[in-house]
Amino acid sequence: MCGRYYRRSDKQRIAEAFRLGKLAELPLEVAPSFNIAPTTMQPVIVADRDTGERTMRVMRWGLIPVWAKDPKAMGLSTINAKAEGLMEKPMWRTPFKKRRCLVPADGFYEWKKLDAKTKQPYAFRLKDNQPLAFGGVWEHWKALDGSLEWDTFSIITTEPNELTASVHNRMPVILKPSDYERWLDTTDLERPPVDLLRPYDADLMSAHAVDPRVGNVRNNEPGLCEAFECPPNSA
DNA sequence: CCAGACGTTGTT
DNA sequence: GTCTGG
DNA sequence: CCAGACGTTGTT
DNA sequence: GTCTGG
Repeated sequence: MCGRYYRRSDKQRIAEAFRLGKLAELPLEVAPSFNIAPTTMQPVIVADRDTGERTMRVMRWGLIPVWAKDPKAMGLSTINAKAEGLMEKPMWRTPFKKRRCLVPADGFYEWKKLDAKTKQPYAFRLKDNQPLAFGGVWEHWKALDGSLEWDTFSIITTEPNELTASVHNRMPVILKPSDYERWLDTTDLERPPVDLLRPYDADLMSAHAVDPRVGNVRNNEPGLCEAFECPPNSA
């Protein structure tokens, strides 16, 4: 799973990390966020199908299928797409072949269930503290009456690596910079990059417990993704 | 052919 | 839109 | 993903 | 318990 993540990069830094041209033409302002939740508007990277030029676009997290009449109908079930079913399931097949994107981030949060009442959030990121990219797919949705139009995206999940498995049973697909080009190139519909749908190398990642205040989406400060000393048990 | 479903995660 | 089931 | 709300009627 | 909002 991947239901919350963080991104330290602003628009300028995203443009550098993903080698975007024409920074001035990029949409809106993009501020860092340390508590990114589903249904919010977030920057993603796509490539022009003809020229291959990379651009940033702002989309809603939580993919709405083209056929959905009610944008709320899918609920939370489309914030993630299981890598195992991308080529088989009708809902994901076309987006995966024709509309892949990179989701700029620095890391993600997972909650570990300690007991029936207690859970502890953890932050995961790269050991070298570099920005990273989740593998994503996107879709364009338009209301039947044409009153609403949205681009929406979903983050692909896969089996956990050794590090994330200690907290949860899924993790987002993370792509290496050397794979960005092939991921974004959607011209070859016969050979989508299924080989990139695998857990990231656990040795290159770090994990640490963070402040449980990250659970509330209203909290959003840099400290949320930093290591947090749990208060000693008073028992 | 048409009708109907189409999704993930976690929890029970 | 696209796939499955009947 | 988690947090927080979840309701009606009448009066101001 | 279940739905909505972020």
